[in-house]
Amino acid sequence: MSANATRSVKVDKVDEENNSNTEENAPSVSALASASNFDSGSSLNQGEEIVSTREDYVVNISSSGADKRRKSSTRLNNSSGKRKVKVDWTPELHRQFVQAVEQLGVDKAVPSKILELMGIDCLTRHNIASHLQKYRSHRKHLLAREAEAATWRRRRQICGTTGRTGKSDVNSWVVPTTGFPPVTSMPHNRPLHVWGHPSVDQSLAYMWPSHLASSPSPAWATPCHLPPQPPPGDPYFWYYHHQDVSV
DNA sequence: CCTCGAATAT
DNA sequence: AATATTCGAG
Repeated sequence: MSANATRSVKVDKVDEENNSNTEENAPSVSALASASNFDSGSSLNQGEEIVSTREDYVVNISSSGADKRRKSSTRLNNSSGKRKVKVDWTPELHRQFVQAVEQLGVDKAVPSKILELMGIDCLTRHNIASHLQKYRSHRKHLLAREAEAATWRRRRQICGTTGRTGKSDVNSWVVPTTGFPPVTSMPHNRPLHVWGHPSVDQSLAYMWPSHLASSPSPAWATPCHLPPQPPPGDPYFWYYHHQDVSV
């Protein structure tokens, strides 16, 4: 008899030094991560660690993560050996990021400059670069959307067409030079608008008034000091994190 | 060698 | 989806 089938057993090799997590876990972080669990343990995390920018708390929720980190020779070990954790871009942090980008100019903003302007020692250039990439991506989409909408509006004005907004497929990498691009998508779904550009899209106009330079938050002076982030409870926390507290 | 940007991976 | 990591060009 031949041998049976394949054995895809994956061996988790956990080499590298083990970090000693003697510190107490931060319940707040885990709570944040698992805000509300509808189904029991479905897709909570893929073995990633979450860190709160406010501190170097590391929460290891899943131990099935292949922990592999290379130690560069000239690399300072972060206080308490914090390994590589995903940076949690809190709204506050994002705000600082956006401000830095705006200050530098959207076109001139480079990770290193942004990093300096933000003054967050906890972040690395790569962190900024990654976030910046996403930021640009989102902004591009928003601008494109706006432009397309404007175009359609013009066409509608000129043609007075009823604008059949039937939902059609979008194989339109081709620009709507002619014809009517059907409301591509996004029927009534509003994605996180945290990415927006204050100059474009009214939904994003809520950003900072402008003279917020003297923000009462000394957090800018300190590297990793973010005000306590209360449990959002509602997802809208992300949608409207501006200072507009009044209803 | 370092930085940036895009692509790719987790 | 959000970040991290990798890859190639300056």
